[in-house]
Amino acid sequence: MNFTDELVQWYLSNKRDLPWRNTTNAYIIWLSEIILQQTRVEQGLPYFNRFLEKYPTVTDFAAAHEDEVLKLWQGLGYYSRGRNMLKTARLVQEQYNGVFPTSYDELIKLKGIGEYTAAAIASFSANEAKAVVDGNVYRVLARYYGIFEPINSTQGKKIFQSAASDLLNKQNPALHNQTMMEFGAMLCKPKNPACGICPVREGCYAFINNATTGLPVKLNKLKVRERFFNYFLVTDSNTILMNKRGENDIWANMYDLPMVETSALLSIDELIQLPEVKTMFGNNLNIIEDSPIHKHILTHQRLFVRMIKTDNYPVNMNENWAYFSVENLQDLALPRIIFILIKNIFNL
DNA sequence: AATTCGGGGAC
DNA sequence: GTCCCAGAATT
Repeated sequence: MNFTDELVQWYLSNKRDLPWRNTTNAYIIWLSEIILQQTRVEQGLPYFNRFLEKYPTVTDFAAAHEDEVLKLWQGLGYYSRGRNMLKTARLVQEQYNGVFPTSYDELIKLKGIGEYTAAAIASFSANEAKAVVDGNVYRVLARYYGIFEPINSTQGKKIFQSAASDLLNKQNPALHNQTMMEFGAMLCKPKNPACGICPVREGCYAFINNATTGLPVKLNKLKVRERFFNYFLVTDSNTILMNKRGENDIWANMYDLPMVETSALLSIDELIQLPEVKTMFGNNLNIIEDSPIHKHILTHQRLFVRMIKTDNYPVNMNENWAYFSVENLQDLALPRIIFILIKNIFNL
């Protein structure tokens, strides 16, 4: 048997039973693929179930409000996925009469759908002959064929896309694509791949040359920025002052608290002398409580977050601020760190 | 071509 | 701590 036939045999007897594999409904497959972008199956699965229950069809999704979608997305990260899903659902409802497209060329035009996701939906829903190239496929191809071009360079992406397309089984693209990804996820793992039980190791460059650790090659140019968020908790235990974030920064359109960002970690005394703080609260800020600094790690940012409780009320209201009753907090989409900071206070 | 979008789990 | 996950959009 050749390389891919061996992998298909492995797949048929080792695959996980995942709900989105039991359908050709393009809407359901779209839902799963967006949720699984840069997200492990175990983390995305409960979100997939909740979204499908709440929005059984794309028509239901299109009728949702953005705040509601973001709330359902809370905790999953990369929140633009949720906002783009709503845009796409509404466009499909309007332009496609609620029938989700299944062709690669139509899918690739939609917000939140790139080359990988278009190929995935087209192949899984309609068996269109497009090869998926995700992190798993990069790894399997790099190791088996000994491809050393970096997977995140422009040249590398072309080479891997081309190799994947050449390898694609055009008789059954869906089965082929599922196989490549499942094999990468379950056996040809990033660390400690299970070469001992690998059905194709005899032909694998990386196994033969003991090179699995170094493949695939990836250029690492990750810059991490440090930021210091000083939040103010303004509450009478029945209401709380919340801030709706803007479009540009992290956590777009989600809710946090009134805040002053500083370029360094300041003492509480230094902080209350800042002009921004004085503008918000006047000259006499009364501090009830100053939380420990919470370190929150994102992909490109390290956040140092503190929460200061005060019994003052702002002397100037920001247009993005509003008081919410504490019962309504459960309806707001909160970034993970904000949720952690206030959940014990209000028994969320 | 480079950067920026989260959060969690494995090591 | 590091790496990476069924990547895409923006600059």
